[in-house]
Amino acid sequence: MFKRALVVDDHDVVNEGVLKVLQSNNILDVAKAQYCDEAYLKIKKATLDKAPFDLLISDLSFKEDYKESKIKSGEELVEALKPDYPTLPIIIYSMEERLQKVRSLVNTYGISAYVCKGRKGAVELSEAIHQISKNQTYLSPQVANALNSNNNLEIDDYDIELIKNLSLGLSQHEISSLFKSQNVSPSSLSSIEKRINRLKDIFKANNAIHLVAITKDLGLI
Amino acid sequence: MFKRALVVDDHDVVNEGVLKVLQSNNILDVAKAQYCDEAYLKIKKATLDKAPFDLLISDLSFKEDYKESKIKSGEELVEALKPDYPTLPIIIYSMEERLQKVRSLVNTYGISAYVCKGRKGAVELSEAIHQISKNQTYLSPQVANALNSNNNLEIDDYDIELIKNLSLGLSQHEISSLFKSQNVSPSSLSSIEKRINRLKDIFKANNAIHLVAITKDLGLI
DNA sequence: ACCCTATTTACGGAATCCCGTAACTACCGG
DNA sequence: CCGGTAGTTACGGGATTCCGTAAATAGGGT
Repeated sequence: MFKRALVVDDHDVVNEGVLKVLQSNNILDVAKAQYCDEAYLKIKKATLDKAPFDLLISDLSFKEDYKESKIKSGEELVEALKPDYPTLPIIIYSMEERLQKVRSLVNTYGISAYVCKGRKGAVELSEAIHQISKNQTYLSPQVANALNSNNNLEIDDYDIELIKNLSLGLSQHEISSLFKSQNVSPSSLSSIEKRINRLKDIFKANNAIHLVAITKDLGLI
Repeated sequence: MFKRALVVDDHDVVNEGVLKVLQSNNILDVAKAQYCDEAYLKIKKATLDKAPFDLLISDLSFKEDYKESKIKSGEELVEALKPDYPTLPIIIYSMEERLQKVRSLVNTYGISAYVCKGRKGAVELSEAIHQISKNQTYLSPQVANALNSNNNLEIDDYDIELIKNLSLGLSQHEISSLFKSQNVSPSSLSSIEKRINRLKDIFKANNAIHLVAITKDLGLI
């Protein structure tokens, strides 16, 4: 079982809560950090002190405050740590339930577990810890099928780009101009309309607003 | 000081964290609830058992799950409790930082404190408890000026509902009809247009799609 | 009662979106 | 070379949104 863990969450109350979960799993040597930079430094220092952490539990989103910060999100923290600590088990503990996000964290950085903040967060954290100690990964039920979901293969990068531009407030005409200037094809207003129509069909959206809302919820953009 | 408190939050980890804060304030007799209905019943029962709670700490938003629930938010819980327990001190502990919301909770229901979930949530909760025990109210710094300043660049529940309906794919005309049928005012198409315009202004959105995307990112809807 | 102000509602024209139809182009197999 | 097909572009008209102006309504204060 793990000996020495670092918990990273900007909310002090949540930090305490996670601490409690670790204690009840007999992990008693626990450090806390409320900023990603702080977490990064603590991990570095722990290595130098020959008392490295063997488990990291981190949130994804951190509110910015008066402090200057270099690492601004849990994802950036993981990215910064992976090269030097490729084997450090990482549990992401976050509100975020977007499958796309989970998938990219698992595939790109090889995180060990993804636990959604929710009613049973504590239970699921414990479960994650046990699974990881047996060298297995863990995903909360809400996002359990993040990896095997090949349900939206009919959507390609062009579609994503298109919807993303919609969500950025561009009109269809502006998107057409943009695509022309980027030599992206198809770029005619008509084709863009047609694509949007097809996407509305696929996602059963009433209009473009609805389409953007749905795809945002799915984590596609 | 308080003897017996009830903590209501749907996240078990947060519940544990708040518990810890109470313990460090020497409030050791603490009950927890993860649903509003559960909280309501526990308070009722405690009174019958002649061991009433003398402090309530509750979140505002609760995720719905498979369980049927009658009281769906902290606000509704407070509303349900106030008639029977007008003197019970209530601390709202929530992510929500909208001044409008804080103002209405203080003015309508006379809550004793409003603490924002954040980096110093635990510290502020302690501070709130001390203030209340001296019969004073407490507001987190983020929302401290909720009562005196009447900032008109504020978003209220109506706005949220409006944007939410947009995100569900309703046309402005449909929203107008819906609001009329729900006796929500204002409900005319013209007023709805005007509101959306104002919101686009506030959030610097180019169009309605952009507005929905932005507010979704902010977690407002 | 009155004025003053803020909110709600109404209306109209321009821009944009929505949706169907149809033409044009590219590519492939025969 | 030709026919078939998928993808792209073009166009038109109705619906909806966008945006400015203005009238009607509601409250508050003197």
